[in-house]
Amino acid sequence: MNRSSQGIGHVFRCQHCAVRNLAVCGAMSDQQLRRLNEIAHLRKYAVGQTIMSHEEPVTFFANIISGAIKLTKTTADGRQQIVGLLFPPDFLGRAFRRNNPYFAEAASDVELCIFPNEAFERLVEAYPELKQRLFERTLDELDAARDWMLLLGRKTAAEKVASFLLLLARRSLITGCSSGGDAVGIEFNLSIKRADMADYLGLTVETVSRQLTRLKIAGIVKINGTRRIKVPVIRALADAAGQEMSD
Amino acid sequence: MNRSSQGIGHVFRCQHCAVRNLAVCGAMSDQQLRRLNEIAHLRKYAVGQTIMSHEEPVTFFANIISGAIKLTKTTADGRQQIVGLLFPPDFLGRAFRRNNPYFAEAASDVELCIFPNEAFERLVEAYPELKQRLFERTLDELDAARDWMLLLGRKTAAEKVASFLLLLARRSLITGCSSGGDAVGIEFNLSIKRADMADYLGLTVETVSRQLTRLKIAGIVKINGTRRIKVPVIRALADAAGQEMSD
DNA sequence: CGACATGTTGAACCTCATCAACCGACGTGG
DNA sequence: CCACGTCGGTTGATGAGGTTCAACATGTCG
Repeated sequence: MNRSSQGIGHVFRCQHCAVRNLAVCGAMSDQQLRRLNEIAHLRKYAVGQTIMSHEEPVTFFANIISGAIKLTKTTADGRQQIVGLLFPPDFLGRAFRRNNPYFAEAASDVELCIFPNEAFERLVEAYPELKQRLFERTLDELDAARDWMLLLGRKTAAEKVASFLLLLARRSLITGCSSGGDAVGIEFNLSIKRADMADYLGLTVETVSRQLTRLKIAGIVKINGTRRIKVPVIRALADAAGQEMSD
Repeated sequence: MNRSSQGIGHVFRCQHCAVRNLAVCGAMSDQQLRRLNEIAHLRKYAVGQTIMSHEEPVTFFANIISGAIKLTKTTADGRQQIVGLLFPPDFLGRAFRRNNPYFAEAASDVELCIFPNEAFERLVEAYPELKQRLFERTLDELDAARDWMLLLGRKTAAEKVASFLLLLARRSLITGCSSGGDAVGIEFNLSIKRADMADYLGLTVETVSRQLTRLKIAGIVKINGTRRIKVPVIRALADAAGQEMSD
C-alpha cells in the first residue's frame, strides 16, 4: 500500500502530538485545538511519492509529523532545484494562494497531519492567532530561502556540503531532545539521499560525495554507513561551512 | 547634501502618489489612507548609501517611490549576494520582526515614503486589510526568492543574465505604462551597475559583461550606452533565459 | 542470492573565476 | 584648461573548481 489515510478523532489527539508546541498549532488554546482536531486526519506517503504538484489544485494544508518533504522547481530541460526542505514540525501549504508553483515530493517516508482546504481556511479567518502564526512561518521561510541564496550564489562546494550538514545538526538539536552538550558532539541521520542533497545545494551527486569524503578525511565528521553522521566538534563544521577549508 | 527629509502633509498626498494603487496602500480606504498619510514622510538616499543594516535597529518601514534598493548578505570573507532587489512599488521592512538579518543599500538614487515603526505597527494592528496585504507581499517575496534559487543553483551564466533582463523587462511593463505591445519591443533602463548584477546573479562583473555582449551580438538585445536596454522580441529573451513564457 | 537503486571514485573536459590591461566618463585641483 | 585619479565597464589570457561520462562498490529488498 502506498498511501494510508485515517481519521484522527479518538485515535489521535493533538495534546499528544509530537510536534504540537513547535508547529503552527502551538499558539492555540485547547478550545481551538479541538476544532483543529476535528478537521484533521493522518496520512502517510512513501519516499518518492508526489504530495502536491503545480499541475493539479492543492486540496489541503498539513503539518509534518515525521520524515522530510522537498519542494522543487525544475527548468524546461529538467534541471532541478530544491527550494525548500521541510522537516517536522514544519507546515506545508500556501494560505491565501490558489496557485502552487512548486512540486512537493516525499524525500523520505512521511507522516502528515492533514487539514482540508476549506475547513482550515475558515479556522484561519476565525482565529487571528493562527493567521499570525502562518505569517511568522512565512517570514521564517523567506529568511531561510535568502540564506540559501547566499549559499547557492557564493559558496564553494565544500562550504555548501558543510553548511547543509550544519543545518541538519542544528535542526536535530531543536527537534530531538539533545543528547548532551558540545562534549559528546552531535549525531543524526541524513534523512535524504545524495541526489536530493545535490539538488538542494546546486551541485551534482558526484561532487557531494567527494566533499563528504573530504569532510570525513579531515575528521570534521564521521560517517557510518551512508546515512549516519556524527559531528564531534560543531565549531569545526561551522568553520568549514563559512570559509575556505585549508587543505 | 546626502540625505533629505521632509514631511508629506500638504506637499504630498497619497492620492497623487505614483505607486499608490500598486503598493501596500492599494487596499486601503480614503479614511485609512489619511491616517497613513499623517505618519508618512519622504526621504531621499543617494546611490551607495546604507538604508538599513543588521548592525543597528530598524526604525521604519517604507514604500519605494523611485530608484532601486538591494538587500544583501555577505560571508565572513566578504563575498556578497543580493537576496532581494526592490523597485517601486515594493515595500521595505519586516513586520513582526525585531531583528533584521539583511543589509539594505541604495542601488541607485532612491526616494522612499517612510513610515516610522511604532505608528505603522499600530496601523497594521488596527487595519486587518493592511496586515493581509503585508502577508501577501511576503508570499510574493518568498516566491521570488525561490525562483531565484533555481536560477542561482541551476542556470548557466548566459541564462542568468537573460533571466535578469527578462525580469526588468516584465517589471517595466507593469510599472511604467507600456509604450506599446510586442510589436515595438520593450525598452528600459538598467538602474543598477554591473557589479550589482553580478552580486544578484552569483557571477563576476567580467562574466556579466561578456554575457551582455553575447546577447547583443546575438541580436536578442540592443544596448545603448551602458544602461539603456531594448528588447525587440521578448520571446527570444525568454528562450535565452531558459523558461517558458507562461510562468 | 540476485537485481536494482544508491553511492563512490577516476579521468577528461568545460564553464566561469581570476588576474591584468585598457577604455571612456567624470570630477577635482593645480 | 589640462593633468590626474577614480569609477564603471569591456576584453583577453590562464587556470581551477565542478560537471560529465564511465566504471565500480555498496546497500537494500524481494
